[in-house]
Amino acid sequence: MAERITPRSESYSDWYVDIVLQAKLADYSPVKGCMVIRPRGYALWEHMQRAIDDMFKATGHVNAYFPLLIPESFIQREADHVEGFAPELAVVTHGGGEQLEEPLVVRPTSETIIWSMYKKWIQSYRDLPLLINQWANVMRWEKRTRLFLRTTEFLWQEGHTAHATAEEAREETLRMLEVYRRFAEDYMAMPVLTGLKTDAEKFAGAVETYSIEAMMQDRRALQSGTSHFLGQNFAKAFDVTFQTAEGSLDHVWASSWGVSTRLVGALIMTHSDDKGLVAPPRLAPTQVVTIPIFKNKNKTEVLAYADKLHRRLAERFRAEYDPDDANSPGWKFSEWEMLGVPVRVEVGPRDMENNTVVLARRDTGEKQSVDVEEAPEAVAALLEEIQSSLFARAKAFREENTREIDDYDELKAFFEADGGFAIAPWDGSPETEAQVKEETKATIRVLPEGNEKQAEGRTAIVSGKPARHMAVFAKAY
RNA sequence: CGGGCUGUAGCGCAGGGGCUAGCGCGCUCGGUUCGGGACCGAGAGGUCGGCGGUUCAAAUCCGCCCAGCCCGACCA
Repeated sequence: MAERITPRSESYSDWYVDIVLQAKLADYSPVKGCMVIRPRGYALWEHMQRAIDDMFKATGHVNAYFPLLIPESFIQREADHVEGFAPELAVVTHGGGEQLEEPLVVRPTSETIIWSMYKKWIQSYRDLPLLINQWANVMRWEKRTRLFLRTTEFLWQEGHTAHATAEEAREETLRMLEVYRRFAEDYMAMPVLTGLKTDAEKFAGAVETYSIEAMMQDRRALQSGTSHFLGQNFAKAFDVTFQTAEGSLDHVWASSWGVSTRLVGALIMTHSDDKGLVAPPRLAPTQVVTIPIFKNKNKTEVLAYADKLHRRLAERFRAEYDPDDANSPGWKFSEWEMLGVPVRVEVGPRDMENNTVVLARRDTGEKQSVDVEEAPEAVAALLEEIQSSLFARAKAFREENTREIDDYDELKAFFEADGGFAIAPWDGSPETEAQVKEETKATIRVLPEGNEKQAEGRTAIVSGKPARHMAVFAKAY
């Protein structure tokens, strides 16, 4: 079969690529590392965008748009920022047939251009807080790319906020981390761990970076969103000051936070199976597909029955209808399963006689027969049920593959075997972190909230010193 | 950016200096089918990844480049 999906057991990476291509989510472009997001993939992103954007608005943020091109000198203003991004910048050197006086960088992120503008817009504490988000594309010249997970150009949102105090900026950082957690769990049905990144893993230019981390089906961690407390780093680099109520002059405090089209990759790897994409109902491009099953002699009647049902469903759901007589029902079942549609409605002569329809759920394959009049209600209930059961299943999987490990040999063995998330006492030193990475390929994904307390009285792996943190180790994407 | 594998019709592949480049699936048209990837008949579809070289002759041999996948070093 030409359209076979490589089973996960055979090759997890091939499986992932097969799903992306065959569920028509994206395709390769002629330019290395770039991809075309196809309508079904883009629909997933649009539904994500809508939900996240609503959450931003509900927390007082407004959208704006800053330009793609940034003067090269801007990137160089903040020392860590330059160092972090220099190797992955795309630079425009020519325009209008002439060499530019100053090269322009294609934004890898927009802190610098945004803070250059904030300098103009902020004078007084009355101008604060400034809570701006933008939806944009960015470009990072990655060495090794993977569809959705790491592409040269990707779509994301980046929030950039300015505050009068460090406390406020910190609160904002954590508030947005929590927004991401809620989005991941409520919409993507993807359980995530939240916590602080170590210095080795934090964003170039941040004082502190927090992230949400999800476990994929191959037990590797995927960083799915980040929120940074920037301190006064960019305010100082761009000299953004404000006058306080008391009349003194102070640098502004900042946060920035983002999620990207990488979330589409996260969604795929969290739920899908060997038959194709499994999309959580709240984000699925199509939520319910109606497939009529007819013979030539009853075609007209069945199509009328199915079409009427489809139209009722379309009033409430993102619904599609597949009456094509070129393919058999069985073929359509497989096809729509590959595309990840959560609920399939089958209607044939037998259903017509009994005034029923058959509902099949994508996640388990289970079928049930329901009264045709109650079909929309039943579909609604089933979508809810699938949404929560996907979350429960993903969470159970993560828990089964999460272990608390005190002993370094055991940690090594853990990552030599199936791996997963290992929660281990850590002495807080970059050296031991690097050694673990060197010897196991696992890195510290996050330091969860309250981890310092849990580490009290314990002995750190590797060094044997008193532990300062309980760290979550995992192999990461 | 290093190591490995790959690139021939939309997809999966065969062919490996010589005459008109094949097969399966898909696609188009006509007909029969239809409750888990149906069938018959007729058709359309190829700069053999690109550029250059060797040769009377290159999909085939050689060089360079491009792209994809895997494994490493760097990253959302």
